[in-house]
Amino acid sequence: MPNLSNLRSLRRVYKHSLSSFQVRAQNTKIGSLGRAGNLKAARKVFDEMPERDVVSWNAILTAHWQNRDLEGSKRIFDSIPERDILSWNSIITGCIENGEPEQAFEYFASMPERNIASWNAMLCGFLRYGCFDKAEWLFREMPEKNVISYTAMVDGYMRHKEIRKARELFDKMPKRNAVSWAVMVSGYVENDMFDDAKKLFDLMPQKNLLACTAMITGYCKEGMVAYARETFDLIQDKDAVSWNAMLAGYAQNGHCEEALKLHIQMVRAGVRPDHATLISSLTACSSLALLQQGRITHALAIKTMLNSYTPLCNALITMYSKCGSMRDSELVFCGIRCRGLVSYNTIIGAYAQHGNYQNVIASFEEMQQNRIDPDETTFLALLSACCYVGQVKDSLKWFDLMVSKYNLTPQSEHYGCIVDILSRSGELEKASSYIKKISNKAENAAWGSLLGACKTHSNVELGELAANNLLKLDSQSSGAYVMLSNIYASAGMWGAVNKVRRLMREKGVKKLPGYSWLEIGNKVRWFTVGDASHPEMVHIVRELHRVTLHMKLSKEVDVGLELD
DNA sequence: CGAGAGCCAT
Repeated sequence: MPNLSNLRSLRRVYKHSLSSFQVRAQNTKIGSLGRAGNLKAARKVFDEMPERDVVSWNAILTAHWQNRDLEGSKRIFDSIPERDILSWNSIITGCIENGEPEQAFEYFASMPERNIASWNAMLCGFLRYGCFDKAEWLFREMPEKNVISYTAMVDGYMRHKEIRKARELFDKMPKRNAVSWAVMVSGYVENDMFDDAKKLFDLMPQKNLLACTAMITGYCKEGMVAYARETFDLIQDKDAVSWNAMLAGYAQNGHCEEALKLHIQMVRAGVRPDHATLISSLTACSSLALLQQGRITHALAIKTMLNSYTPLCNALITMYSKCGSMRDSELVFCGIRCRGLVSYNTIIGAYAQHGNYQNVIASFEEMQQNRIDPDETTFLALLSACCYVGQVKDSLKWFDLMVSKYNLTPQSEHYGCIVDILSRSGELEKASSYIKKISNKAENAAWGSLLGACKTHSNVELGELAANNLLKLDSQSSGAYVMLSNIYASAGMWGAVNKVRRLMREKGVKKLPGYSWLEIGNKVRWFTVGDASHPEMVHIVRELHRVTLHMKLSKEVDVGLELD
């Protein structure tokens, strides 16, 4: 026979657990709304709660800084009735995420007690903002360390190019997990130490998804796409990031059809393409100048609402520009809400490629009005614009501005551009004097521009110098031989021409014909020099004559085109 | 429960 008072207490317990269950459900809701970027909705749930626990307060606190409202978080923090360690940890992480590491440390220092997560959060904060001494100090002071503390520190060293220190600490770690190994492998890859990455990768007891992905990137950086594919095929459960790594590898190494195929295979495998997938596909479309495919990718971006993502817009601008549709590039550029440095660099580069110098300058000025400081890439785009339109004077002016006003250091690419500009305008001596400032990596292209210009401006002496230097770097460079023999030919030095031809035969150097292609309607047409296989060749030649005559009659342009 | 990681734009 149940007694009444027992029943009452049972009911009380039941009622209590029901309400705590409801509170917990609301807390979860605040958390997920906050993460989804809907601070307003999260706030509404919080405000309408009849009772709250400390978890509710922590959830709304986190929701605020996750949506870029750190000040809101601070106010909430101050009004929490009973703070726990997680409230402190959350406000610390919030400060770090929103660019206030000093503020984070103030909270950290005044905490009544800390757990390992507090120490780790602060450690990551210092590492992210490059406060290296403070991070090392904190790492020493930590009462206990776990695999996360060690891994974070190793990663921090790698990101700051302290590779030796990273390895030392990695070797000292009491325990390693999948992330620790991945951090080391990707650290080596990031720092162009492929051999070390490979060695470590081979040492791994179990090759995990993360490390394999890092290794794919490593192989692709070295141009070893086939090995990257082998590693890719090893992965059992491929996720979006690993697909993206392989796809990007193909696109960056010129295997663009393969990249686009992989995009389709990824979808078939049931993995959803994300922004990184679309960006790499767009890169592939740009290289192949596939406008239709590029438009399809643009449509996919709109469908998945990724078209408001600035990096994707920048990729779209490049794609449209390289596919010849500058109008679409402009449309995408105008649609970007927050135009940053990269967006301006991209549109300037696009105008440069199209030889629209006026818009290059206009975009540069607009950029300055928006208080965005140009960087090395901006000036490379400006210089390449000068190159396309033959602005010798302006190019030197930009070069000077870059150094004197913005304190930027010109790189090989900048000097290479100057060499190209001076070469094209016939200032061959000046051009060759700039080549000394160029690193081996870019030297090839610079000698190439000089050599080309020596042909146009009939300079045998410098042409020989350029060709010799080019052949020193690449003895199989067919272009160097052909160009040199052309220089001799136009100077009437037939003996020398024959000598070069003989040398070519002896060394087994073959000139592969260059070819190009363009997309008309839905078809890709490709063509090469001397190709007369087209069924409508007669009409094509007639039309070319008509166009050439038209250009010649127009006094403004001297195209230098000769048709027989 | 929390804190570390791999892919992507000029």
